[in-house]
Formats: sequence, structure tokens, C-alpha cells
Amino acid sequence: MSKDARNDARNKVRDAAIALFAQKGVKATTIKDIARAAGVSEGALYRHWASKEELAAALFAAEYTALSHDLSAAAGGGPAPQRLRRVVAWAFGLVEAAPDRARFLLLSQHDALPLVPDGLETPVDAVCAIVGDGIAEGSIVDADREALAHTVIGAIVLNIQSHVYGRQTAPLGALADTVADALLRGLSTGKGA
Amino acid sequence: MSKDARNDARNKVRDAAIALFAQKGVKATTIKDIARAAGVSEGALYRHWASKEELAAALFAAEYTALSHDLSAAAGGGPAPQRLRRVVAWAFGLVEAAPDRARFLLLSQHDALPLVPDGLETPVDAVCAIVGDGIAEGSIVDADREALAHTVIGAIVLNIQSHVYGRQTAPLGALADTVADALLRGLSTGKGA
DNA sequence: TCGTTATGAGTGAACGTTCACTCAAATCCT
DNA sequence: AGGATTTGAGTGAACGTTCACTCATAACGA
Repeated sequence: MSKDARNDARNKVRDAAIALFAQKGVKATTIKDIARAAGVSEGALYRHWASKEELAAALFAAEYTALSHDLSAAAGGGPAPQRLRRVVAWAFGLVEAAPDRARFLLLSQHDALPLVPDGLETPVDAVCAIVGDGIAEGSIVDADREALAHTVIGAIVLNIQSHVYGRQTAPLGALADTVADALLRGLSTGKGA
Repeated sequence: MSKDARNDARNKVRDAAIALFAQKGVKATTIKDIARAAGVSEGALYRHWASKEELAAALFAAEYTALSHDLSAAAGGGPAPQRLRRVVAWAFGLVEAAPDRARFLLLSQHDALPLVPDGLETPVDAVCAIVGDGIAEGSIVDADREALAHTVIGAIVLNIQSHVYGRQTAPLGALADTVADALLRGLSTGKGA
């Protein structure tokens, strides 16, 4: 059997599972659901993952680290405030570009976060690093960097969440500047890097 | 049976269920778990709630509206920035005073929020109202009030979440000022009310 | 090149377990 | 006594997981 076919099955299961997990959550999604949506048998799934829980944990860890990596890339270079502004805009854009990924991460975090192995690079780490740089260069106020990073991420996540749940009806793109302005006024010293 | 005893059973089930839901989540908590922890039979539970799902939804709605009410009370009066500062401190204090309530609300929000009936007063509404007052009195920058409210709540929630999950080890009390300072620098106009 | 064998992903019915929910009998209260 | 309430073993459906078997492809030998 060719390697392409092998990856096809894996990828089909992965995509189907993420979409279903994103819609109904991990617990409410059955193996039958996933197999049917992916167009494979239930048994085939167990050739690639040991259990449903391991499948969910593996998918979450992969998406979580990818998010962290993409976030760092989107931040780019330059002074920390500018990088944070890019992070906000990028995160809001991601929801519209890949709603399943975003919803999957939002929905599964409470189940899956405790299963993520320690030492993995997380999005929190990435933002922490930017904030730390900002403190070092004097462009971000000198305070607990984790608390500031959580403040930034929380502001992003809750705006996204409320959008995903249909509470916030204004398009996210229009809010990026509002949220970024408020956060940066709060975190910046006003001095350039 | 006296009304007190009836309420006793209800309250015992409610407390036990919240503690278990907070530890394992709703789906992973069984009726047997709840009945055993509350010291009642499984059947007795169905005299008060029609199903496990209804029990979870009712508990969440009650805690959610209570949270909203308590939050408004904790905010007190005066200029909006001061009220928001009190909200931050109160929320952080709540986690230490009633960790089960906080954890239950955090864990169940994705399952239960869609079931909360429309028109119920939510914590988001309460913060929105404060922000709206601030905009009206000129003490809060004039921007989308929902986006600003989500920014405030997100910052609070993510700091709490990271504390509950053991990532943030600094005591929450020590972070209240850091987070409130950052948020208020971001939202205030600097003009008094 | 062509026939034979080895590989391992894929299949899906069957299995055992878990769990929400029921109900006949027991218990309690007035 | 008689209604209200509680009990917990029982029920049936749903679900994750298994496993004996299939078959397309790869690897091999002559």
C-alpha cells in the first residue's frame, strides 16, 4: 500500500474528527460518527490511535503547538507592542479562516489541556515571551509577565468565544483594533523599544 | 416530610453535584456518583430534576445568574473605573473563597451556556452595563462596549483559569492589582466621572 | 518479466461495560 | 390508615473496543 493512501486515511480521520469535536465536543462525538464522516471503518481508527481519548489528545496537542508556532510567526519582529497588535489581528483572522480549528481548541481545552505533556511550547509561552521582550526593552510595563500575557490572551479568547457563540454579532475584524488599542494602552509604557 | 428536609435533600444534591461537576465535568459524572456523594438514592434525584442534563443546566443557570448578581453588588457605586477595579478584586477573591463554584462555571460553560435561556441577566451583561455607564460619564473610552466588556472578563477569566490549572503559581490576590491596573490604563480616559 | 508470498491497513459484526432512567416495594409522616 | 416520598435492583440502549478475516500492494525468487 502506498504511503499516500496511508496518510489519506489518517488525514481524513483527523479532519473529520476535528470538525465533529468542534461541533459537539469530544465526549458527545462517537467513534461511529468519526468513522462514518471520514469514510473509514471503526476498526481502522484503532490502527492509528490507541483510543478515542488518545486521538483527541493527539489532535489537540498538534493543533495547540501549531497555534503556538503560527502565532509566533504572525507576531513577526520589531517592538513588542507592534508584535502584540499583530497577534490580536491574526487571532481574530484565524477564526474566520479556520473556524473548526478555533472552535475545536476552545471546546476541548478543558478536557485536553491537562493531558498536554509538560514542556510543550504553548501559545501562552509564545505571548509570555513577547511580553518578556517588551519588559526588557522598556516598551511594556514592568509587571508579572504571566499575568500580562494571560490578560492579552483572555481578552482575545473571550471576544472570539462570544463571536463563536453568536453573542457578539459585530464582525471580529472590526473589533481587532478596539481590543488591541485597549490592551496596548494598558500594557505599553509609551516609550519606543 | 417537612419542607426543610426536602430542601435539605435538594441542597445536598446541589452541593454534591457542583463539587463533582467541578472535578470531572458533567459528562464524566454519573448519577450514581452524585447520589452517593449526596447521601440519597438515584431515584430520589429524579423527583427534583427530570434528567441529569436538566440538573446540570439548572445548576449552571442558578450559579450564572447568582454570579451576575453578586458581581453587580461587589462593583458598588461610583465612577466606572473604580467599579471595574472592585470587580476584578472580587472575582479573584471568589476563586479562593468558593473554588468549586468557580471551577464548575469554568468547566461547564461550553456545555451549558447554549442551554441558558435568552433574556437571563448574565455576568457579561453586568460588566457591559458598567462599561456603558463609563462611556456615558466619559470615564471609559468610547468604543464597542461589548468588546471592552469581553476584554475585561477575558482577562479575569484567563488569569483565573491558569491559576485553577496550576500554571500560574503566584497567588491571585497578588495579581489583582496588576491585572486591574493594565485593564484600567487601557479603558480609562483619565478624566474622572 | 511473471508467478508466489508477505505485509498490514481496512472491515464490521460481536462483545462487555457503562449509564441514565424506571418502578414495584418499603418507609415515612400526619 | 393512607398519601407522599425514598429506595436500589433492574432495564435496555448506547458506546468504546476487539478480532478474525479480506485484499490491494510490495517484496521476492527464478
